[in-house]
Amino acid sequence: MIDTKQRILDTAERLIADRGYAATSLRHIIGEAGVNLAAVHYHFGSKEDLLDELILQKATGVNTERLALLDRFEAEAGGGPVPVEKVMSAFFEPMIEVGSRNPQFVRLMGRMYAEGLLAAVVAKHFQPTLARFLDVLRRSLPHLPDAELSSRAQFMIGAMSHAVCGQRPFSQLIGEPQPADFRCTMRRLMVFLSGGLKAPATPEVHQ
Amino acid sequence: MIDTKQRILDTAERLIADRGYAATSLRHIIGEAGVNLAAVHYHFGSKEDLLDELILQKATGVNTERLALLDRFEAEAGGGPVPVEKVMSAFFEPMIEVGSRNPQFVRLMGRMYAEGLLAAVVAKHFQPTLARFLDVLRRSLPHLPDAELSSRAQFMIGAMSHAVCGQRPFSQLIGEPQPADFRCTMRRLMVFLSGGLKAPATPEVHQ
DNA sequence: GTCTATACTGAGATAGAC
DNA sequence: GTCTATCTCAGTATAGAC
Repeated sequence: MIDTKQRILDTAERLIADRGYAATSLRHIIGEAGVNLAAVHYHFGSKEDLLDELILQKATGVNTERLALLDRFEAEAGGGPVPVEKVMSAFFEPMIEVGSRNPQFVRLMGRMYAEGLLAAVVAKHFQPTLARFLDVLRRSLPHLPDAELSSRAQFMIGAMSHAVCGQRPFSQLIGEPQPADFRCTMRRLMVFLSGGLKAPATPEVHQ
Repeated sequence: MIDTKQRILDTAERLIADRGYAATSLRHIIGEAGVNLAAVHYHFGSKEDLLDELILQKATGVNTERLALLDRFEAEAGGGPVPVEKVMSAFFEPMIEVGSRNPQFVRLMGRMYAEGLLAAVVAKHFQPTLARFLDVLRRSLPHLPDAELSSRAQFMIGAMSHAVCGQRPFSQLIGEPQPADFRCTMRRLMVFLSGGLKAPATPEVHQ
């Protein structure tokens, strides 16, 4: 065998992107990859760790690009706040770029979100990136209390997760005329999130 | 046994709200409920159908209340467009009300979203409600093309899903000082979504 | 119509031989 | 590094008692 580990990774990526994580059994993966079941546990430890390595390989490049763009926009702002639209751009454009070149990446990410695998596997790969973006956003939106900014970051992540998700459960319900392409959806998302982030702070109510 | 079916439902609700759907085995449920394994399949057919009935019981009341509120706001508008904030209010206030009285309902819904069980089980219970809200929103936001409104509805659902999710994977990453209470989070969500929905239409780019 | 006992299939994980 | 054999536990299906 040339490279058992990489063959497992490649096959897993394809099958999980197509069918989802839960629906893709290790026995299915090893069958198509032509390797032994125990080899998966030898190289990765568990099915979840296999997914973890897959995400790591795919997400690292995007996050590096995001941080580089954010650095550039911050330098351009010369110490002042970075406009919200620029922050959104730094976050989403690298994703659009990769997604347009490699649709499988988008489908895989969508699967992760759709199956709720963020908490255990995905979150840690995005932690440093998100923390950095939050720091920049805090200065772009000085009218927002910290707690409200945190909430809005959650909303942002949720909207993105759902938008990236390939199999959108409400698509036909909402009457989407045709499956909009990824780039178009992401641009709409950036506009939507910019509008939401710039909304006035929620008034405190005591009732 | 007094009522086997309801005991199964009650125990399942509690366990799934606490541990999640995938992590709650039927054998765990029947152990705590004191019933036989096959009784579950007799009454519900499958584990997924059990979940389906659970969601149905919980969601019907909320959706009825939502539609009633929307009807009232539409009547108040007297044929004109209903303000976006009113539409958000009709959608979220019934949820806030139920969630404040019965926190377990919120945790269960959060689990559904977190585990990506919308597509198969949850979506159909919300379909008529969502379609109705979309129709009203379309007239509240006449500057938006239909395709863009559909996208924004997706973003809205995604943001809500993630916000309702009890175990928020990015909470500590983002540095949320303390677990904000449900009512407060939902009010922030309404403000955020109103801002996003009212954003200008995304300019068409051809590149 | 309700429920019990039991068996079946497929999943992920593991120990140990080579 | 790799593979065979096996373990445990999951959801499911069925036969039959009451």
